[in-house]
Amino acid sequence: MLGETTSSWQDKRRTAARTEILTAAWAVAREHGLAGLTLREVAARVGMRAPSLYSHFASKHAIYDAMFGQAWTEYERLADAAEAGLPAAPRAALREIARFHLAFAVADLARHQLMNVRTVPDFAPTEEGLAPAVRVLGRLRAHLARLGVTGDEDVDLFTALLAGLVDQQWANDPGGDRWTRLLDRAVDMYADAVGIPRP
Amino acid sequence: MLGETTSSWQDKRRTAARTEILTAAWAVAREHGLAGLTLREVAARVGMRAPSLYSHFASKHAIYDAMFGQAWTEYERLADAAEAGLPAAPRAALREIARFHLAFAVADLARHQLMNVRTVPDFAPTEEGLAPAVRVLGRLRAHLARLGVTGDEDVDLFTALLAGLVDQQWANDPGGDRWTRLLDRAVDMYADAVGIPRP
DNA sequence: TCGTCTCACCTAACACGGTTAGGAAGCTTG
DNA sequence: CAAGCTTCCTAACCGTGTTAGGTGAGACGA
Repeated sequence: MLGETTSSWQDKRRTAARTEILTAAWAVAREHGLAGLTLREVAARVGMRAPSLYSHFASKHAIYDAMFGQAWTEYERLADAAEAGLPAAPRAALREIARFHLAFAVADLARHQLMNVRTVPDFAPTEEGLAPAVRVLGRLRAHLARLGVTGDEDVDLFTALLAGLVDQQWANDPGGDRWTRLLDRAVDMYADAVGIPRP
Repeated sequence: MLGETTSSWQDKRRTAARTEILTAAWAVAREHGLAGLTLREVAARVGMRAPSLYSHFASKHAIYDAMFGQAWTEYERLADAAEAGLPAAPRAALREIARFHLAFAVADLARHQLMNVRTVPDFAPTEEGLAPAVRVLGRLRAHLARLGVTGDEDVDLFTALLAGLVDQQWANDPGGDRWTRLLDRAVDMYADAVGIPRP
């Protein structure tokens, strides 16, 4: 009872500190790049010294892992919100799904690298951090199935197509739209290939 | 005269040392990952101490840069060799080009990361290292043009498609063929979209 | 042939990264 | 009020890339 409310207070304090650290970590990652993230810098922004972060995270990788989970959770949240407005027409729906993905991936390099690219050496997300990511992929599968795309290989081809556009965009024209503007053509190309009827 | 032969000897000695260092660097990169490459480890393999490497390379990035150039030069060389055997049929030729690219990209993770992914923080190839890469891209453009693909956007779409297959393959099924085996379907999909006639 | 010079190598050391050890202060709990 | 847990601190370690400065072997001119 009293112990419960107390420990809940402490928990709140703890999670507040964690989110504060993570917010600072995101800021540093955006400013200095994901690999330029430094425990000393993060700590300084929350008024601590680097070793104190170990009271809240087991390691730097644990911070990356939490950020990874946050990013995919945010993706999931926005995708949920966007789901309501999905067009009825199959191609239009597919286009909207692709557009949403590209917009999210292109909006923030550090986030994109963390979510999709193996930029950080030896970093692999834990199951817990990975959970929202697999949920998102499951949701994509469900959407595609509703559009008539059921084969695993068809899904893989779609993800490859999106990944390619995003990666080329970041690699060769960051901030521009040289590849993202190919989205409509790419989606039509794919829709034709997997037999989604034209409008 | 004598001075010339002498300096040529020294040059030979210098380039020999450079290639020896680069060979060791490749070995380390393949064993410990590209980011796990350490000057001390590289130096140890050529019987030196780390600071001595600075007699041959200005920095670790310079080593990465030289490796980058080597990798793309090797790509160019193999592509040259494969060019003779390109099929006459447009789709078959396109398929062969794609197959070659995927095979090369999937054969060596460290090399792929160095060539295509921004794995190493703050590393950007110099013009000299970049030269073979732009030559390869130019050759791809020429090939595609010969197949009737002339639009810049069509070329970009092709590179995105290949990049997507490679990246998904490395990210989600390293060593397997879950995405590389989609190559034929991807090429047909693309060929249909850009109007390369079916056989 | 002999001094001199160059240059590839060495050791020592610095700055900066993640991480650990161990201690001090404050809040919760009895 | 005493005890304990938690959170922060400082000091330090180890491994990075990199720089400073020295040493010795071979090349060159006298």
